[in-house]
Amino acid sequence: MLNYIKEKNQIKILSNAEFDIEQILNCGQIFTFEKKDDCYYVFSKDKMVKVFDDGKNIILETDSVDYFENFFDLKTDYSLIKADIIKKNPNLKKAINFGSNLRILKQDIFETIISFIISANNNISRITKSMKYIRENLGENKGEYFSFPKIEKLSKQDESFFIKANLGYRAKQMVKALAQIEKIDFEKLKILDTKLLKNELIQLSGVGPKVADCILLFGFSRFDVFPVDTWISKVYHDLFNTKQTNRNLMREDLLNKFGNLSGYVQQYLFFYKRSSKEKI
DNA sequence: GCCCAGGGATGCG
DNA sequence: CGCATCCATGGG
Repeated sequence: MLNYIKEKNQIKILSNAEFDIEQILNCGQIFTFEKKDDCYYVFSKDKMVKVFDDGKNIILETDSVDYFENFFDLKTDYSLIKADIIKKNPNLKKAINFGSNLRILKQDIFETIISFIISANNNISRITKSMKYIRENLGENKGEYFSFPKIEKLSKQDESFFIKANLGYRAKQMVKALAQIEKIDFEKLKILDTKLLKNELIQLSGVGPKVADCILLFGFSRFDVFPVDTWISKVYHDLFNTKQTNRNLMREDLLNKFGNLSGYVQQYLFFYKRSSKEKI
């Protein structure tokens, strides 16, 4: 279990605990953060948290302590999850030790949909820049930073705005998707089981099986999903000694193998392969 | 200058 | 169905 102390404007976590902000932010789940002078600034909705290490503790400095306690999933015991995964497949030990202090964020659903529509066939630094452009041109000025704009504001933009945000051919999809999202009641969607919910998400323009899985994992906290991108495809070839190219079949196989641990396994493998580039 | 990036939409057989 | 092709644009 993660030990931490909640105070009025900060959360303190022991420096050697299962919380590594670099791993958390660089494992490809979030594109709305900046690094400045050994501090990380993470943005979600209209909120911000500043994360740094004072030598003894990791400090999460924010006006929204409860929000980021949930956002960083501080109540979940990752040591149990990691042990379960290794028990299922000892070959994953290397990847889990590599990213042993990452955590899966509980992000805002709307922001997750937008960022992962942008993510399709794109690279992380470019996705990050597009998200920054959207915040800084449509968000509310909060002094130190800009909030992420709400659906009402985003849905009023035309294709040319998203071209300027460097979405490329995804600009058209984004305009369509925003019109669709306006009509969605997310509270009703939350009740659906993962399979039905995925079918709903795939209706959105620019959302296919992989992007839907990412939205389910990072936005809806569903762990019975296994997003398969180019990195997971590579690591799948390494792990199971196959040249399978059909990503749907890979996903089915991985889901069968890992069940409700799938979302976690996927994240350890993605981070390991993309960061180290090594064979597992 | 080339290949790749957290893939999806479309069309064709 | 499954499969091939096209899609903008910057990173490495």
